[in-house]
Amino acid sequence: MGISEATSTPAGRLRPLNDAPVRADGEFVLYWMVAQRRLHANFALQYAVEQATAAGRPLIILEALRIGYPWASDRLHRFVLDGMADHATALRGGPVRYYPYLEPTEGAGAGLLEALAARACEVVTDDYPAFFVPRMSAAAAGRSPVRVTAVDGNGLRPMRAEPKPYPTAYLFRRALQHALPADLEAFPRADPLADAPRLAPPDLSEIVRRWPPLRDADAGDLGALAINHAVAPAPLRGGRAAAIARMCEFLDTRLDEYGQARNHPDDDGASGLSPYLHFGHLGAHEVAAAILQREDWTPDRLATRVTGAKAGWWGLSAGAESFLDELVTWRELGFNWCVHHPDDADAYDTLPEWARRTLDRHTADPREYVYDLDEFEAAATHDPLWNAAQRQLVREGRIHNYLRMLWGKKILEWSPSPRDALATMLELNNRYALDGRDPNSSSGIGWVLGRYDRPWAPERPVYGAVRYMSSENTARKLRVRGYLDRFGPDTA
DNA sequence: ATCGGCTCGCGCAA
DNA sequence: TGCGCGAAGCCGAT
Repeated sequence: MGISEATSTPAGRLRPLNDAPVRADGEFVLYWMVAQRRLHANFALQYAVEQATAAGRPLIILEALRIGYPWASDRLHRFVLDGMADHATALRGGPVRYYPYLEPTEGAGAGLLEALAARACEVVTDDYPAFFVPRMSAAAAGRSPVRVTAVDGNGLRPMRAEPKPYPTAYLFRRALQHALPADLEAFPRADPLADAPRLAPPDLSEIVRRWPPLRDADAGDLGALAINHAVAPAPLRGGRAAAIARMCEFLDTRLDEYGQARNHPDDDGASGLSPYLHFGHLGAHEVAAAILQREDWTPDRLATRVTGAKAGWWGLSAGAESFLDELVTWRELGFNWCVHHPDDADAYDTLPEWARRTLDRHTADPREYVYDLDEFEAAATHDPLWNAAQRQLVREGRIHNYLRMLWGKKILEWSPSPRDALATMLELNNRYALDGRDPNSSSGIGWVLGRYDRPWAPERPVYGAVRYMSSENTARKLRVRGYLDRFGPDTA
């Protein structure tokens, strides 16, 4: 199909998180799954299998779900638990020990990783540049007596391969077009567990007694947990089976029309894959490979010249080109941003100079409407299309991709200041969106405030030269009647 | 409803 | 130094 699997995990995806040694006399290799929650096409899992094989030790997969993280809710827990249920089924009776752990009360899970690491040869985990993951991984590595290696399984381009943050999608796309041909020859193995060591798992009964593994993730009693029950489970099921079903359905029925349909809220032409990509139930490599395979793609179809243009580089159908620009360019641009802004990815002060200047100059402009967080959350603005988008977010945990931009632009317009707008966007996105708390949350919300964009004349109140969007123009340009009906005020 | 052109600074390709 | 480019903007022609 024109892409090939790496014979071993590419070194550029490996990052040791401590100086501790690998212990040859450890009992097992531990994969601590925190972001790439899947058993296929997963570089971290692949690396853990390689290390276990080399050490002649069994592999243990720890998939944990903490309780005390910001925005923990029935919605996010349910989605992750769906994935854990699928993993329990897939690994039952196999050679790899699966250790699913649901933290029952805040802090109850403390010590579990250390207890396992104390008996391990080494620990492998996911390198994920957003939310609490970098801090958690670093802290755990500091307490581990054996080496902890973070593995980057996020995207087609290893995120640390680009040494700087890119200021525009165009320039990042051009860099990708230069680099991707080599990356396409180093895909993760589709089934890394195929040759996991078949060795008797160690006796973990002491650890199991203290930190009882989840017995049945389907039955997890969310009501008993101290998480936000006001954010209900989304109608979308999480996990591997749902992710694959959604991907196949998208490729079979909507990819061809993706370029035309994706922007029309009524057409439901979006892929709907971002929640699965966010939680790692699906890998970007898998989606890309499925598309390339469907179109019998070979590398000789690549354009001979690199221009950075949005379409035409792959030599695929228009729908595939358009979707791959989302999946690869825009998605990985977010990782590029976060990996180079480990502490301030969402800070207002990281906006481009021109955007900050123009927004600051207009901060005191009179606003026609001003709402606070509660009013936005309750979809209580004067604008029916905006309210519909907010209702979709609350009910479904997603917003149509075009309307999501409009949603943000109006929060900018109707907040007391751009900084308030930034805080409101982050809070609502991270509280309700299944795909929130992601590098793409930072880049998407930053885009609303001018990141990756250019000044656009004419200058307006509040926005200054930051690109403007309006519900009126959106309704004129796109089909939204059905969407307004679906997410109207009386359609709970 | 849909399309193309607008505009110009940027950073790399040459 | 010239060229090709642009997240979702606008407007006007069809």
